[in-house]
Parts: sequence; structure tokens; C-alpha cells
Amino acid sequence: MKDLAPQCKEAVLHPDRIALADGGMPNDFELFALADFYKIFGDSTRIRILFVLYETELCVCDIAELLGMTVSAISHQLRALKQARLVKYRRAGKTVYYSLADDHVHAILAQGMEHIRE
Amino acid sequence: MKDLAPQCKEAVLHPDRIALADGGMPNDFELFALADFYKIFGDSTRIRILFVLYETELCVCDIAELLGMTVSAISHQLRALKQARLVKYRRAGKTVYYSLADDHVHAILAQGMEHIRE
DNA sequence: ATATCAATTGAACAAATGTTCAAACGATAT
DNA sequence: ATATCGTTTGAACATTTGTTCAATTGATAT
Repeated sequence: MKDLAPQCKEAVLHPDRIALADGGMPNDFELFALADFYKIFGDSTRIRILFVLYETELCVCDIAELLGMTVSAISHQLRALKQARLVKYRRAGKTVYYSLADDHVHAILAQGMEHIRE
Repeated sequence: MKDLAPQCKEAVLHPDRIALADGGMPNDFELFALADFYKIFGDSTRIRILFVLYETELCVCDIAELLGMTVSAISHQLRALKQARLVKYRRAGKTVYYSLADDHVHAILAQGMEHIRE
């Protein structure tokens, strides 16, 4: 954060536009939440995890195998995905199976990929 | 990157599921591109810049004023947004006006905010 | 109880990222 | 040419982030 003093000589260059822009702005809480939401998808390991879970549930070991990474690295990222409620899990003996949290997550991924391919 | 050797004792725990998951996977190029796309939105300063530009074009100084940040910091982030083709700009004398690149960007922002509010 | 295995966790390390500061650039004026 | 102003740029710095490694937990088995 910085001071709120005007940055340019004319104090405020375009007061009318500033008022217009400031009018419909979402509040800071929403803006930070939105950035945090996107941040989760902004890592290739997490994106790849989400896509290997697109068709079926998998255990941590399967995911590590598919992505050619260590179980530990995958587990750390699953933790982030879990906290963001993008994946859910069920335990079966020693094994933990992860899957996408709900169809909304499927929709987000499909739509994101569609955007990239256009 | 790590070795591709199996991580768990059973070599591959669920070969059928692994095959299923691997089948419909987008290629690595697309996955990295998608992560990079989300990365741009995953920073609160950039998100806030995009939202102040939602209604109207603004010069760098106006944006800095609205967000209470330095012109330099804003300029650096505008560069990233420019490279991602999310904003466009026009020069008028000494002043440079930035605006959202097209209606598609408006749609993405509106939809993201909708998701947060649900 | 001991052993084994899948998964999780925390600390350490390296790499990537955002802001600041100072200097430079581009356009307009005198 | 010099000066001024808005903007851009690069390097330095601090912070955040992702992976590794070693140790631990939780669950099943002998």
C-alpha cells in the first residue's frame, strides 16, 4: 500500500471517468477472493491434477504416476485443492481416493480449456 | 521433473483408471497455456485493474489514483495484461489510455465475479 | 507388538513474483 | 535546445510459492 496522494500534476486527470469506474466496483473482499480463486488454477501441477481427475477418481499414488512427480509434491498440491473445495476425497484402508468436488468444477475446467483452444 | 518409476509398491495401483484418466487428457502444451492464462487473473492488483477498466478507459495515472498505488507498479502490471491481450491502449499526446481488449474479457470478469458471489 | 505401506506434514531450499526506486523515454510546450 | 509531464523500464529487494527430503501419521496385516 502507498499514500493516497495524487500521482500526477493535475491532481486527478479525469474525475468523471474515475467516478464512473469507481461506481460499479466490487468491494475489496470480493476482488481478493476472486484473485485467490484464480490463483489455484494458475499452477500447471494443480491444473494437471484437476484434469487427470476429470474422468475418474484416483489415489495419490496414481496421480503421482500419471504426472511423473513424487507423492509428496502431489499431496501438497492436493491440500491446496482440498482447501479451495475443488476436490473431495474418501479413504479406503490405506488408500485415499481423490475426485473433483462437483460438476461445477467440471464445468469450469471445460470452459477454461475451451477458451484456450479458441 | 522426476523419474517415471512407480511410486508405490504395486507398481501401478489402478491401471484401468490410469488408462481412463490418461485417455481424454489435453496435451501438455494446452495445460500449461491454461495455467498461464489463469495466472494473470491470480493477482489482486491485476484483477483490480481489470475491474476499474470495466466501465471506461482510463490513463495510467487515473488507475494508480483509484487503486492507491504508484504509477510504476501499475505500469508494470499493465505490461503483463497487455502481453496477455487482456487490455489494449491508445496514446493521446503524453497520456496513454488503457481499456479492456474486447467484450470477451468483460464476459470472463463478470462470470468470475458471479462464481465468487454464489 | 512389530512391520509394512499409502499418505501427510514441516522445514529447507530454490525459483518465481510484485513493488520500489532511480533513470530513461516520448510527446508537448516555451 | 531546454524543460516539463506522463509513462515505461531495469535492477534491487522482499515476499511468495513449489518441490524435495526426512520424519510422522493412519490403517492393515502378521
